[in-house]
Amino acid sequence: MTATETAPAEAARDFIRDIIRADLDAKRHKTVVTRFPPEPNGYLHIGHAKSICLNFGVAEEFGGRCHLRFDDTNPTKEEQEYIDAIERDVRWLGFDWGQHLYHASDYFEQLYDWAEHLIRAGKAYVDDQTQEKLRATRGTLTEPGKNSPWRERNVEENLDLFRRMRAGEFENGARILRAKIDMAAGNINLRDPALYRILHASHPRTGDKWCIYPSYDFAHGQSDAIEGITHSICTLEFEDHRPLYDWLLDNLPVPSRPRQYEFARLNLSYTVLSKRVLTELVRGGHVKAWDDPRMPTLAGLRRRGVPPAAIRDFVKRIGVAKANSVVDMGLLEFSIREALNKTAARRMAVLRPLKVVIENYPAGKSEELEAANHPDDAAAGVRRVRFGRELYVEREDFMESPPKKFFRLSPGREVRLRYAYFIKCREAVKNAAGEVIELRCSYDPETRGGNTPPDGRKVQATLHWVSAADAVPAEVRLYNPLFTQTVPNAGDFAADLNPNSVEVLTDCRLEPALSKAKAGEPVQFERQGYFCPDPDSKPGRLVFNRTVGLRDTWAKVASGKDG
RNA sequence: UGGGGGAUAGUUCAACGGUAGAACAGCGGACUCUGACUCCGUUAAUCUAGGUUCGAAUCCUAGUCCCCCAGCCA
Repeated sequence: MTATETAPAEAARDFIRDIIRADLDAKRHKTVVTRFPPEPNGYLHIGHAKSICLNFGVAEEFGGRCHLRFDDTNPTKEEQEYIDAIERDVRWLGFDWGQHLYHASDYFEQLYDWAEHLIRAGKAYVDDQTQEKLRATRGTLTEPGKNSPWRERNVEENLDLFRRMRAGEFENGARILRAKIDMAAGNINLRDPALYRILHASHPRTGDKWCIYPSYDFAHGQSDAIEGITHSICTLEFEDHRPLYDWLLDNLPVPSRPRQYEFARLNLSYTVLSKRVLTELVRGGHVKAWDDPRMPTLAGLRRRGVPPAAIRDFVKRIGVAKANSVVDMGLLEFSIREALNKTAARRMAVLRPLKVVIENYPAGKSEELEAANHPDDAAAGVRRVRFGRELYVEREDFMESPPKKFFRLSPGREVRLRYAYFIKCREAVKNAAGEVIELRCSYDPETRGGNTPPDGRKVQATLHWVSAADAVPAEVRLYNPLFTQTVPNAGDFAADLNPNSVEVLTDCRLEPALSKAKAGEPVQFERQGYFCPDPDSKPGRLVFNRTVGLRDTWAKVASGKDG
């Protein structure tokens, strides 16, 4: 605990950790054991990251361990692709389950035995009613359900039927094994819940060995008990499953007694964290794939250039509680900038090029200038950038008739080109349509390296630029929120989709050093944001993703109170 | 009109009967070869009504509002 003493401010504090601390203090457990239990029916998203960081984080902090356990009890929805993706994403996020990789399907035989145990104890029965009948007799939120006519079947008959279910004698849905609890319970989960259903489906791991599969409720708690989980942490919607979780553990000869605790799942503004909706986005072609950079999936965030440390930092900032809430996307962006600012190399890239001709710079001449790779980290070194008579600057860095607070280029205005020279705009050349297509400027040789000239005159802006002669062309993809609403309507999400969630710029010009950027390696395009090469990049056709823009005070001023 | 949860600055989370605090956002300023970063300052909250107490966000009572549950999904 020296670590917590040296860095007390870092000690995470929330009701889950309070419970664990108290349990440990009371010696209820020798070590804490948690688990992250995804169902392999989709990709992990940032909401899962909250759970992963909580479960693995708690284990780490208290010197325990965390298992990765696939909750693979429904072969009709689960796929190997998802299993692989989940393992990859958890590792990428920075967590390691060591030898503790498990599957609920590892316990199918034991679970089956426990089902027979319940039957023998007169606490479970095979019900022959149809699904419709079951629904009709379950009662409603305010009315109790009705007992099944098969509820009092004797043990032998139940055992025989259940074994024949396993043997494959019946069709899907023909029969079901139910717990015998209380059809009048206010908690609907206690109204003789399903324990096993017939599913003639091939399982990613057990193949065709089984044609009956345990329900979530019958698998989860017992799996926890088998693995010696001490704290089974899940989301709020499982709160009213807890009595069933406890009932099962209390009525079965399980090897340990875990406890379930629930916390509020993450909601993020302007996106959706629902596997159902995310799956539909992919299948419906609203995004390119699970790893589309617009997706809140870990795969999508990774492709977009978000470092795992940023996600961990974000999760730390949002805390853990029981109140439903919607976290501002801006907070995630803050964590991303915070992480990237420290590490990303600085480069210059012009996204929407506007040609500049330096009239007093000799044609045919060029020179190399030194540029820092990171302004706050000399160890990051320098690179050389070529300067010449023809350059490109950002279109939006020029305005013919600028508003009061616009500091950049306009006719007669002088600015600094980063690491290069002061230039002064003499004239804007227009095409027949009246659009500015070129700037005629002059430079001051005494400002080389971007330094202040001997006469001490200052400029109000420093612009990024690239030399026209050796800039490399590239495509840059800018991303905006996937949805237009803070809280999209999950029921009819299509109506809330942002039609401008991606903007593809195909005529960008990058400084040559960028052609050596490695996939996934973050860089800052100065004055613009953080970017990273996309896997779509090919030799001669670079593609960059904008991870997140820089904080832009000017944009706020410009949109707020216009000129 | 059933059962289970939850309400604290704009947002998210603290405060565990003893001065309501942080982060993000906002606003103002300093610095600046990125209108970035950094730094300084600042605005801003206990769902309501009663009660207990020297003292209540916290305990009690009664309300209000929000979320979840009627899969052989998890």
